[in-house]
Amino acid sequence: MDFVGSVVSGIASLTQTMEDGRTQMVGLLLPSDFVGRPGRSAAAYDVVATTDLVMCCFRKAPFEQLMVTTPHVAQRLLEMTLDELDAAREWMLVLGRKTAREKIASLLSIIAQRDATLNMKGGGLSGPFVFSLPLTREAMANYLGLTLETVSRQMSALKKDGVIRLEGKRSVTIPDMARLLEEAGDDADGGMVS
Amino acid sequence: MDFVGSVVSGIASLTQTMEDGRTQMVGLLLPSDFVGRPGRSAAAYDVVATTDLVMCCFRKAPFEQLMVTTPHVAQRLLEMTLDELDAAREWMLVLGRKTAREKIASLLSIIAQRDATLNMKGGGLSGPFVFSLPLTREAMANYLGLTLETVSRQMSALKKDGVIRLEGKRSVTIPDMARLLEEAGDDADGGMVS
DNA sequence: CGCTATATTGATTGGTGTCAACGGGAGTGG
DNA sequence: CCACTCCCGTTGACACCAATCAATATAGCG
Repeated sequence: MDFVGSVVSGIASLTQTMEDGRTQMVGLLLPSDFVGRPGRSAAAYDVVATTDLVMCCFRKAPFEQLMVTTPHVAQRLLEMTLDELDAAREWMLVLGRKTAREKIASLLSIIAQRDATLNMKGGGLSGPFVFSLPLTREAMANYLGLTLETVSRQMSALKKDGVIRLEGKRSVTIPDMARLLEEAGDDADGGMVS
Repeated sequence: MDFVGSVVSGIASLTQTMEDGRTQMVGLLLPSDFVGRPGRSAAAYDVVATTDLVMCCFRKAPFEQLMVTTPHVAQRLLEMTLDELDAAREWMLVLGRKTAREKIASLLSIIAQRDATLNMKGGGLSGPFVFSLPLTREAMANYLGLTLETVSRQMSALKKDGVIRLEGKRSVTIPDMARLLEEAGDDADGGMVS
């Protein structure tokens, strides 16, 4: 890995694997995310594209030069790394303490919100969210620390309960984001009735 | 939080909590670890000392000034943040994919190695490791995404199987580190027999 | 010597994992 | 155009690990 870069379109995943094959996704690279470790020679993880992917890359040496000469770049990079750290820690809560159903709901809400802020269609954060799910069941399972069967079951359960709607195999509709967040345990507005 | 700092002695923990009380530790602050987020106003997590703690602190404003003027500081900080990110991701694998026994073994090996590299007693990485466990069963459970009962049971099991020895309540001895790492699933030297 | 916090151990339940069968769509080749 | 296959997803039956509920040690401390 002698280059760094940033995702333009498509999705990639960072994964760690144990010798016996158990796999955990440790990062989801969505458009605008940075890839690579300035000052690090080896990558500790597997980086795998899960869709067609377009990246904007720079050779590492000149980039590190740029970091030294332009303090803003280094500062911005620290910003982004801190964001990644926040995301990783948020995810630790999901992995360690949430039920399968809550895990699924958490993942869907994250993807939906990332998708919404990126596309920025007028209304922004309201109205029904519609997006195409860019992950296979297996990829979702690896992200959530579950088996693909459990993912499938919980998706069906959420669909049956009207929390999500599935058109075709990949298109997901979220009629009520507050409801989804409630299911995720990120209950911002708990029992706000009437 | 208008200051940053670094742990001199003692242990603190970063935790996230859900409204219903479920708690997940998202970081373990051991001596030499950095605390605080330059460029961030609010802390997203609870920081709690789990033992008596000595820290070396700086007011944030002057520290950020220092970062701008001295590029080395910013660079070192990026280093450390990347290390934290690596640790967080390593931990995601533990939380998502390891069994209770493996989780306990992973935690013990991490603490043992941190302790060993810090104290640097001659031999360094060989010989039996002895250290005092600076966490309650509940704190361990919160770190591992388990209940405290499960932690207690697995500790007893590892003791019964001779992987660890417990003197008193907090002193832990690891007669064979390779064995412990094997139990952790971090099997570096798998079935190296004879 | 109680009193409280921490730790251990037991009995039972339940949520996920595991194993297995089946369905549907896309691509391939006859 | 139609079989055939492969991949992905769904669903079911069952097992098992860890959570839960509960009782009992043990240690620290006034």
